[in-house]
Amino acid sequence: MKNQASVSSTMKTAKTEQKIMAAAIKVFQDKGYAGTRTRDIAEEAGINLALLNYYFRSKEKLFEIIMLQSMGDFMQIMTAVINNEKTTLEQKIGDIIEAYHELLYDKPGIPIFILSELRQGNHTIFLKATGLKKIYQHSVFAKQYEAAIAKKKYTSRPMIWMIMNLMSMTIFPFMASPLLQMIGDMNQKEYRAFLKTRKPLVVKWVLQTMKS
Amino acid sequence: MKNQASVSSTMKTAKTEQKIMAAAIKVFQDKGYAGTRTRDIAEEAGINLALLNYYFRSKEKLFEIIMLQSMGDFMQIMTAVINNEKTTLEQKIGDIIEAYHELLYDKPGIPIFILSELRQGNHTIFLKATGLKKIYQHSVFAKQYEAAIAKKKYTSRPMIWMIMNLMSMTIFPFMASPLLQMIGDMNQKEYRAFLKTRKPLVVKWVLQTMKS
DNA sequence: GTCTATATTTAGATAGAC
DNA sequence: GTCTATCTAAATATAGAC
Repeated sequence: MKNQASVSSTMKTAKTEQKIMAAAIKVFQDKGYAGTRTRDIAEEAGINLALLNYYFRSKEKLFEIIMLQSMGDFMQIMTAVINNEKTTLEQKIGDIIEAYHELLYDKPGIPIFILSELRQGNHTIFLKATGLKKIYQHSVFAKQYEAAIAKKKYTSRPMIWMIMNLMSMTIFPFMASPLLQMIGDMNQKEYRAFLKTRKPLVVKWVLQTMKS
Repeated sequence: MKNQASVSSTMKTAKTEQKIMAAAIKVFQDKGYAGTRTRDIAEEAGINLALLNYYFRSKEKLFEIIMLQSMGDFMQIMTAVINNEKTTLEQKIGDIIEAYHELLYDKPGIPIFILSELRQGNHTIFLKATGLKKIYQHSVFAKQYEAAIAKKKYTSRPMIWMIMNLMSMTIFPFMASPLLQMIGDMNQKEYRAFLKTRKPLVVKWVLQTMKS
């Protein structure tokens, strides 16, 4: 009987905690840290404001958790693909682009969220981001890249050249979607279809930039 | 005597007003609307908080002015180059990339500022951005693009395809500079030199994407 | 764990002296 | 025009009942 109550209580806790976090992700990514009111998160989660502080103690603590998670979502895409022993360099490039499209299709607000908080000098995220360098430089991906360069398959340049082009062409169209929709005179549905059509070409273009 | 006093007073006004605006641009672009405290702007301008309200009446009014100006800086680059009767399509592409580099070298915070405020549903900027579509579609640039397509010089696609690649490869590296600096293991000076070296290649790459 | 009511802190805006 | 001091509104965080 005690166990059952305990379990039930635990489940309820987990569920509420998750509801708050889900709401926090949405609101923080939408409005940024400063623009978010804890009341909005509480309302979005369908709970009371006091309860939010009961679970997470403060806005800042909650934010750190969300920030790390968002950063994780973003980085995990690379790290998962990048060390796959079974794919070629070119396949990996395609896989990364595919994975970013998948993520950003659902959460287009993540890049601006991360980059604007990072620019404002957020500590938490800075530390997390620091790890990126090592992840890249010790990856299967890096080895394959070096090997391809050695074979003169691609122009000899540091890997950042390619990473930059890949990320630019993949991520920017999601970040700037309101602006680009206006310029291109498309509604949201049309725009998304357009990005989907464009996706395989991005892979091709990135490979082209490595050759010239 | 009255005139002299009047002139002196006017000059003083203009100077203070400019100081406040310069400070506002810096702080707003750095921290966004919600993250900015009017006290910070006042301090940055070296004046008192009350004076800010004396000149601009409210935070929101001041913000609108800054927002329109930032947006203007950003759009003007395109609009100036885009209707030049004396340059070819390819030269225009080079000129746009050059002009963005010039702007973003000084004010790398502009794109995130505009895009994050736009995403949050800012009214002022939305209206301003709406004009973009017409600017593009009635430009000399657009006519040259259509002509080149008609001559089968480039793959037949709406102009937004090219605009997107150009903006992505040019603007994103500035937006994501903190992140890309870490990945590429560069300090700020090295990173800037890198972007400068890369600039002519961006022109080439954009033209390539139009051919395949 | 969850709520209502309230205390506390922060930030925008104004009054009034100089 | 410019400042100091203050008012007011908004938002975070907590106390205490259920």
